[in-house]
Amino acid sequence: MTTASLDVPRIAQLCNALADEARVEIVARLLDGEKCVCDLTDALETGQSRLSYHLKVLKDAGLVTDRREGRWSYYTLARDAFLEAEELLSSLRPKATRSPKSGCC
Amino acid sequence: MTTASLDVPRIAQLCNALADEARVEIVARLLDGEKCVCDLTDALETGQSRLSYHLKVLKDAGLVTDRREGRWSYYTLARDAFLEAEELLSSLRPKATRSPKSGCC
DNA sequence: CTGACTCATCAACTTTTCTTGCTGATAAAG
DNA sequence: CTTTATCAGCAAGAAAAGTTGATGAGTCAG
Repeated sequence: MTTASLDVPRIAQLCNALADEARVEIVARLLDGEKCVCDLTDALETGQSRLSYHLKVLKDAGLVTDRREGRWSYYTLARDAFLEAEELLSSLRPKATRSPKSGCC
Repeated sequence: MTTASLDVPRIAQLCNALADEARVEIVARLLDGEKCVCDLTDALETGQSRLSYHLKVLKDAGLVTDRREGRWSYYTLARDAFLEAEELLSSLRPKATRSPKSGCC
């Protein structure tokens, strides 16, 4: 472990942002690049308000960034946050299978 | 991508299981091997009922397995599930930073 | 058998999250 | 200026998740 390890609140926050299918869908749609909200509304066949809410959750967790251009808002995946998530998750990975060897309580 | 890619419901399920700090704490405690419920109750200073609930969530997601021995229940991290999680998460990682190049709506 | 102990599960309750319709800000086009 | 479009944010209700205390099943020792 070099830098980050077992940042419990951050792990929970990142996972929480990806704990809803709607949001994972959004991320999936953003995989092939930046999209505006109306694109996503069409693609996911959902209400604009609902989408806006989930985008906010993702944004608060740092997983996406937004950009205004005219009347459109463009959303992009934040690569760093995903790398961070992978790192944090790997810090939770058990080393190897353990033999039952404990005396308890 | 070899096998698994973009299993949206499964990603949401795994992330959901790790979306609560209490559960991440549990995982952290299990990192150095199998523990019985009473160990965890002591370590996390929480009610047994609450702990049991969170263990069930982790178990339902496949992240831990349990084993009965006498009156004790031992919980262990399920290595496979964590590897699966890492794989799924990496399937969401954006390739590279994208240039704004879209015509919208 | 009795009593002490571990633990899962249940029901009731509180808290949080999600959804939906609506409003208003901003921007462009006519 | 008026209209139309995109989008964020609010408020209210519905739904889901989490907490707590109690109950009971199973285990073991005396």
